[in-house]
Amino acid sequence: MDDIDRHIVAALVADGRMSYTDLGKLIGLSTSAVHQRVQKLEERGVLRGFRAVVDPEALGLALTAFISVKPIDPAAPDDVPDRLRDLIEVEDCYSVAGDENYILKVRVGTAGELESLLGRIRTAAEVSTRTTVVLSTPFEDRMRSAH
Amino acid sequence: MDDIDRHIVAALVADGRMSYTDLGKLIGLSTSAVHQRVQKLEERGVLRGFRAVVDPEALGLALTAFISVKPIDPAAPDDVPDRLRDLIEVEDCYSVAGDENYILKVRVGTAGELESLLGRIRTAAEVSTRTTVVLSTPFEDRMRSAH
DNA sequence: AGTGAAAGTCATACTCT
DNA sequence: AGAGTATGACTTTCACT
Repeated sequence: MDDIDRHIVAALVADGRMSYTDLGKLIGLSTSAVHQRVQKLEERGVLRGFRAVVDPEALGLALTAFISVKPIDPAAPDDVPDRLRDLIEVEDCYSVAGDENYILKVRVGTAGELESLLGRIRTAAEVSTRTTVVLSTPFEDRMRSAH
Repeated sequence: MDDIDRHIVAALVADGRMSYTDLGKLIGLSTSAVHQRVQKLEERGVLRGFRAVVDPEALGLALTAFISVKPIDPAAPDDVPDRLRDLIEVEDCYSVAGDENYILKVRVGTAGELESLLGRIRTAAEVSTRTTVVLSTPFEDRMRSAH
Protein backbone atom coordinates (compact mmCIF):
# COMPACT_ATOMS: atom_id res chain seq x y z
CA MET A 1 0.00 0.00 0.00
CA ASP A 2 2.13 2.87 -1.29
CA ASP A 3 1.28 6.31 -2.62
CA ILE A 4 0.48 4.93 -6.06
CA ASP A 5 -2.04 2.51 -4.53
CA ARG A 6 -3.60 5.34 -2.55
CA HIS A 7 -3.81 7.42 -5.71
CA ILE A 8 -5.51 4.57 -7.56
CA VAL A 9 -7.98 4.02 -4.72
CA ALA A 10 -8.77 7.74 -4.55
CA ALA A 11 -9.44 7.88 -8.29
CA LEU A 12 -11.69 4.81 -8.20
CA VAL A 13 -13.62 6.11 -5.21
CA ALA A 14 -14.29 9.29 -7.17
CA ASP A 15 -15.16 7.42 -10.38
CA GLY A 16 -15.68 3.70 -10.09
CA ARG A 17 -16.05 3.23 -13.82
CA MET A 18 -12.86 5.00 -14.84
CA SER A 19 -11.02 2.94 -17.46
CA TYR A 20 -7.61 1.47 -16.68
CA THR A 21 -6.33 3.41 -19.66
CA ASP A 22 -7.42 6.74 -18.17
CA LEU A 23 -6.30 5.68 -14.71
CA GLY A 24 -2.85 4.91 -16.09
CA LYS A 25 -2.62 8.31 -17.75
CA LEU A 26 -3.81 9.99 -14.55
CA ILE A 27 -1.20 8.44 -12.30
CA GLY A 28 1.57 7.97 -14.85
CA LEU A 29 1.68 4.21 -15.17
CA SER A 30 1.00 1.83 -18.04
CA THR A 31 -2.47 0.34 -18.44
CA SER A 32 -1.27 -3.14 -17.55
CA ALA A 33 0.58 -1.98 -14.44
CA VAL A 34 -2.56 -0.23 -13.20
CA HIS A 35 -4.61 -3.29 -14.00
CA GLN A 36 -2.22 -5.46 -12.01
CA ARG A 37 -2.30 -3.11 -9.01
CA VAL A 38 -6.10 -2.91 -9.01
CA GLN A 39 -6.31 -6.70 -9.07
CA LYS A 40 -3.99 -6.94 -6.08
CA LEU A 41 -5.94 -4.26 -4.21
CA GLU A 42 -9.08 -6.32 -4.79
CA GLU A 43 -7.35 -9.54 -3.70
CA ARG A 44 -6.06 -7.91 -0.53
CA GLY A 45 -9.57 -6.62 0.24
CA VAL A 46 -8.57 -2.97 0.11
CA LEU A 47 -11.02 -2.56 -2.76
CA ARG A 48 -14.16 -4.41 -1.73
CA GLY A 49 -15.96 -3.85 -5.00
CA PHE A 50 -17.64 -1.32 -7.20
CA ARG A 51 -21.19 -0.09 -6.96
CA ALA A 52 -23.61 2.38 -8.40
CA VAL A 53 -24.66 5.13 -5.99
CA VAL A 54 -28.44 5.49 -6.06
CA ASP A 55 -30.71 8.29 -4.90
CA PRO A 56 -32.80 6.56 -2.20
CA GLU A 57 -35.81 8.78 -2.92
CA ALA A 58 -35.84 7.57 -6.51
CA LEU A 59 -36.44 4.08 -5.09
CA GLY A 60 -39.26 5.36 -2.92
CA LEU A 61 -37.16 5.39 0.25
CA ALA A 62 -37.78 8.94 1.42
CA LEU A 63 -37.53 8.29 5.15
CA THR A 64 -34.22 7.54 6.86
CA ALA A 65 -33.93 6.84 10.58
CA PHE A 66 -31.43 5.72 13.18
CA ILE A 67 -32.65 3.09 15.59
CA SER A 68 -30.74 2.40 18.79
CA VAL A 69 -31.40 -1.06 20.07
CA LYS A 70 -31.05 -2.70 23.49
CA PRO A 71 -31.85 -6.33 24.35
CA ILE A 72 -34.85 -6.73 26.66
CA ASP A 73 -33.02 -9.56 28.42
CA PRO A 74 -29.36 -8.49 28.81
CA ALA A 75 -28.43 -12.01 29.87
CA ALA A 76 -29.63 -13.63 26.62
CA PRO A 77 -27.00 -14.59 24.00
CA ASP A 78 -26.46 -11.66 21.67
CA ASP A 79 -27.29 -12.61 18.09
CA VAL A 80 -29.07 -9.36 17.22
CA PRO A 81 -27.29 -8.82 13.87
CA ASP A 82 -28.22 -12.31 12.67
CA ARG A 83 -31.82 -11.72 13.64
CA LEU A 84 -31.95 -8.43 11.75
CA ARG A 85 -30.08 -9.49 8.62
CA ASP A 86 -33.25 -10.49 6.79
CA LEU A 87 -34.88 -7.08 7.31
CA ILE A 88 -33.79 -5.43 4.09
CA GLU A 89 -34.80 -1.98 5.37
CA VAL A 90 -31.83 -2.14 7.76
CA GLU A 91 -28.96 -0.75 5.73
CA ASP A 92 -26.30 -0.55 8.45
CA CYS A 93 -25.82 -2.34 11.76
CA TYR A 94 -23.14 -1.12 14.16
CA SER A 95 -22.27 -2.66 17.50
CA VAL A 96 -21.54 0.29 19.79
CA ALA A 97 -20.20 1.20 23.22
CA GLY A 98 -22.79 2.99 25.31
CA ASP A 99 -26.19 2.63 26.85
CA GLU A 100 -27.53 0.82 23.80
CA ASN A 101 -25.90 -2.16 22.10
CA TYR A 102 -26.52 -1.46 18.42
CA ILE A 103 -27.22 1.45 16.15
CA LEU A 104 -29.13 0.67 12.97
CA LYS A 105 -29.62 2.93 9.99
CA VAL A 106 -32.84 2.13 8.16
CA ARG A 107 -34.58 3.45 5.06
CA VAL A 108 -38.31 3.18 4.39
CA GLY A 109 -40.88 4.94 2.29
CA THR A 110 -43.37 6.17 4.85
CA ALA A 111 -43.95 6.64 8.57
CA GLY A 112 -46.29 3.66 8.44
CA GLU A 113 -43.52 1.48 7.08
CA LEU A 114 -41.22 2.72 9.84
CA GLU A 115 -43.82 1.75 12.43
CA SER A 116 -44.15 -1.70 10.91
CA LEU A 117 -40.37 -2.09 10.73
CA LEU A 118 -39.93 -1.14 14.40
CA GLY A 119 -42.40 -3.86 15.33
CA ARG A 120 -40.53 -6.41 13.27
CA ILE A 121 -37.18 -5.35 14.77
CA ARG A 122 -38.52 -5.66 18.32
CA THR A 123 -40.03 -9.09 17.82
CA ALA A 124 -37.21 -10.49 15.65
CA ALA A 125 -34.40 -9.41 17.98
CA GLU A 126 -36.24 -9.14 21.33
CA VAL A 127 -35.01 -5.60 21.86
CA SER A 128 -36.33 -2.23 22.90
CA THR A 129 -35.77 0.58 20.42
CA ARG A 130 -35.15 4.33 20.40
CA THR A 131 -35.72 5.99 17.04
CA THR A 132 -34.24 9.19 15.65
CA VAL A 133 -35.79 10.35 12.38
CA VAL A 134 -33.57 12.02 9.77
CA LEU A 135 -35.01 15.32 8.53
CA SER A 136 -32.43 16.05 5.85
CA THR A 137 -29.00 14.93 4.77
CA PRO A 138 -26.55 17.83 4.30
CA PHE A 139 -23.92 15.35 3.17
CA GLU A 140 -23.43 11.62 3.14
CA ASP A 141 -20.86 8.96 2.22
CA ARG A 142 -17.95 11.28 1.72
CA MET A 143 -15.00 9.01 1.30
CA ARG A 144 -11.53 9.88 2.46
CA SER A 145 -9.42 8.13 -0.05
CA ALA A 146 -5.99 9.57 0.65
CA HIS A 147 -4.29 11.45 3.46
CA MET B 1 -38.85 4.23 -13.60
CA ASP B 2 -40.23 0.82 -14.54
CA ASP B 3 -39.21 -2.71 -13.61
CA ILE B 4 -36.47 -2.75 -16.23
CA ASP B 5 -34.95 0.40 -14.72
CA ARG B 6 -35.14 -1.12 -11.27
CA HIS B 7 -33.48 -4.27 -12.57
CA ILE B 8 -30.67 -2.22 -14.14
CA VAL B 9 -30.18 -0.22 -10.95
CA ALA B 10 -30.09 -3.39 -8.85
CA ALA B 11 -27.49 -4.95 -11.11
CA LEU B 12 -25.28 -1.85 -11.08
CA VAL B 13 -25.55 -1.53 -7.31
CA ALA B 14 -24.32 -5.12 -7.04
CA ASP B 15 -21.57 -4.64 -9.64
CA GLY B 16 -20.83 -1.08 -10.68
CA ARG B 17 -18.35 -2.14 -13.33
CA MET B 18 -20.63 -4.59 -15.13
CA SER B 19 -20.44 -4.05 -18.89
CA TYR B 20 -23.49 -2.87 -20.79
CA THR B 21 -23.16 -6.01 -22.87
CA ASP B 22 -23.50 -8.26 -19.80
CA LEU B 23 -26.20 -6.03 -18.36
CA GLY B 24 -28.17 -6.39 -21.58
CA LYS B 25 -27.86 -10.18 -21.50
CA LEU B 26 -28.88 -10.22 -17.84
CA ILE B 27 -32.07 -8.26 -18.31
CA GLY B 28 -32.88 -9.27 -21.88
CA LEU B 29 -32.27 -6.03 -23.74
CA SER B 30 -29.80 -4.99 -26.40
CA THR B 31 -26.56 -3.29 -25.40
CA SER B 32 -27.64 0.00 -26.93
CA ALA B 33 -31.02 -0.03 -25.20
CA VAL B 34 -29.34 -0.63 -21.84
CA HIS B 35 -26.84 2.09 -22.58
CA GLN B 36 -29.64 4.53 -23.36
CA ARG B 37 -31.51 3.66 -20.16
CA VAL B 38 -28.44 4.00 -17.96
CA GLN B 39 -27.76 7.43 -19.47
CA LYS B 40 -31.28 8.54 -18.68
CA LEU B 41 -31.06 7.17 -15.15
CA GLU B 42 -27.89 9.22 -14.68
CA GLU B 43 -29.51 12.34 -16.18
CA ARG B 44 -32.53 11.98 -13.92
CA GLY B 45 -30.27 11.63 -10.89
CA VAL B 46 -31.48 8.15 -10.02
CA LEU B 47 -27.93 6.94 -10.55
CA ARG B 48 -25.70 9.46 -8.81
CA GLY B 49 -22.47 7.87 -9.94
CA PHE B 50 -20.19 4.91 -9.50
CA ARG B 51 -17.58 4.38 -6.85
CA ALA B 52 -15.13 1.87 -5.49
CA VAL B 53 -15.99 0.53 -2.04
CA VAL B 54 -12.91 0.66 0.16
CA ASP B 55 -12.08 -1.10 3.42
CA PRO B 56 -11.65 1.82 5.84
CA GLU B 57 -9.09 -0.10 7.89
CA ALA B 58 -6.89 -0.43 4.83
CA LEU B 59 -6.73 3.37 4.79
CA GLY B 60 -5.81 3.45 8.46
CA LEU B 61 -9.31 4.43 9.59
CA ALA B 62 -9.92 1.75 12.18
CA LEU B 63 -12.14 3.81 14.49
CA THR B 64 -15.71 4.74 13.56
CA ALA B 65 -17.94 6.84 15.81
CA PHE B 66 -21.30 8.55 15.85
CA ILE B 67 -21.31 12.07 17.21
CA SER B 68 -24.59 13.74 18.15
CA VAL B 69 -24.30 17.48 18.06
CA LYS B 70 -26.30 20.28 19.67
CA PRO B 71 -25.67 24.04 19.31
CA ILE B 72 -24.45 25.72 22.49
CA ASP B 73 -26.59 28.73 21.59
CA PRO B 74 -29.93 27.42 20.27
CA ALA B 75 -30.82 30.92 19.09
CA ALA B 76 -27.80 31.23 16.76
CA PRO B 77 -28.36 30.73 13.01
CA ASP B 78 -27.87 27.07 12.18
CA ASP B 79 -25.05 26.59 9.69
CA VAL B 80 -23.51 23.54 11.36
CA PRO B 81 -23.16 21.47 8.14
CA ASP B 82 -21.28 24.28 6.41
CA ARG B 83 -18.94 24.61 9.37
CA LEU B 84 -18.23 20.87 9.39
CA ARG B 85 -17.86 20.33 5.67
CA ASP B 86 -14.10 20.92 5.72
CA LEU B 87 -13.51 18.27 8.37
CA ILE B 88 -12.81 15.34 6.11
CA GLU B 89 -13.13 12.87 8.98
CA VAL B 90 -16.89 13.57 8.99
CA GLU B 91 -18.27 11.11 6.46
CA ASP B 92 -22.00 11.68 7.00
CA CYS B 93 -24.02 14.57 8.41
CA TYR B 94 -27.72 14.07 9.12
CA SER B 95 -30.12 16.69 10.43
CA VAL B 96 -32.38 14.85 12.86
CA ALA B 97 -35.52 15.21 14.95
CA GLY B 98 -34.82 14.79 18.62
CA ASP B 99 -32.87 16.16 21.53
CA GLU B 100 -29.82 16.75 19.34
CA ASN B 101 -29.79 18.56 16.01
CA TYR B 102 -27.32 16.54 13.96
CA ILE B 103 -25.85 13.08 13.88
CA LEU B 104 -22.40 12.75 12.35
CA LYS B 105 -20.62 9.58 11.37
CA VAL B 106 -16.86 9.99 11.54
CA ARG B 107 -13.86 7.79 10.82
CA VAL B 108 -10.41 8.24 12.32
CA GLY B 109 -7.35 6.13 12.97
CA THR B 110 -6.92 6.38 16.72
CA ALA B 111 -8.60 7.51 19.92
CA GLY B 112 -6.24 10.49 19.95
CA GLU B 113 -7.45 11.54 16.52
CA LEU B 114 -11.03 11.23 17.72
CA GLU B 115 -10.26 13.49 20.67
CA SER B 116 -8.68 16.07 18.37
CA LEU B 117 -11.60 15.84 15.95
CA LEU B 118 -14.15 16.39 18.74
CA GLY B 119 -12.33 19.56 19.72
CA ARG B 120 -12.34 20.81 16.15
CA ILE B 121 -16.04 20.00 15.76
CA ARG B 122 -16.94 21.86 18.96
CA THR B 123 -14.96 24.98 18.07
CA ALA B 124 -15.84 25.01 14.36
CA ALA B 125 -19.58 24.61 14.89
CA GLU B 126 -20.01 25.92 18.44
CA VAL B 127 -21.78 22.77 19.57
CA SER B 128 -21.74 20.31 22.40
CA THR B 129 -21.17 16.69 21.43
CA ARG B 130 -22.16 13.21 22.55
CA THR B 131 -20.01 10.44 21.13
CA THR B 132 -20.85 6.78 20.58
CA VAL B 133 -17.89 4.62 19.56
CA VAL B 134 -18.46 1.77 17.10
CA LEU B 135 -17.04 -1.53 18.35
CA SER B 136 -17.73 -3.60 15.25
CA THR B 137 -19.78 -3.47 12.08
CA PRO B 138 -21.88 -6.62 11.53
CA PHE B 139 -23.07 -5.15 8.22
CA GLU B 140 -22.98 -1.83 6.43
CA ASP B 141 -24.21 -0.14 3.27
CA ARG B 142 -26.60 -2.83 2.20
CA MET B 143 -28.48 -1.30 -0.68
CA ARG B 144 -32.07 -2.12 -1.43
CA SER B 145 -32.16 -1.84 -5.12
CA ALA B 146 -35.52 -3.31 -5.98
CA HIS B 147 -38.77 -4.13 -4.13
C1' DA C 1 6.77 -4.40 -10.54
C1' DG C 2 6.50 -2.26 -14.95
C1' DT C 3 6.32 -2.12 -20.25
C1' DG C 4 4.58 -3.01 -24.82
C1' DA C 5 2.08 -5.53 -28.07
C1' DA C 6 -1.62 -8.69 -29.73
C1' DA C 7 -6.20 -10.55 -29.31
C1' DG C 8 -10.66 -10.37 -28.11
C1' DT C 9 -14.31 -7.62 -26.09
C1' DC C 10 -16.79 -3.51 -25.30
C1' DA C 11 -18.63 1.35 -25.64
C1' DT C 12 -20.64 4.51 -28.39
C1' DA C 13 -22.84 6.64 -32.16
C1' DC C 14 -25.70 6.00 -36.01
C1' DT C 15 -29.54 4.30 -38.73
C1' DC C 16 -33.65 1.87 -39.09
C1' DT C 17 -37.89 0.06 -37.10
C1' DA D 1 -37.84 2.89 -27.05
C1' DG D 2 -35.42 -0.82 -28.87
C1' DA D 3 -32.41 -3.42 -32.45
C1' DG D 4 -28.54 -3.92 -35.36
C1' DT D 5 -24.16 -2.52 -37.05
C1' DA D 6 -19.54 -0.40 -37.57
C1' DT D 7 -15.52 1.67 -35.62
C1' DG D 8 -12.48 3.18 -32.34
C1' DA D 9 -11.33 2.36 -27.55
C1' DC D 10 -10.60 -0.66 -23.90
C1' DT D 11 -9.47 -4.92 -21.25
C1' DT D 12 -6.77 -8.68 -20.64
C1' DT D 13 -3.00 -11.80 -21.30
C1' DC D 14 1.66 -12.74 -22.21
C1' DA D 15 6.55 -12.34 -23.12
C1' DC D 16 10.23 -9.39 -21.90
C1' DT D 17 12.74 -6.37 -18.74
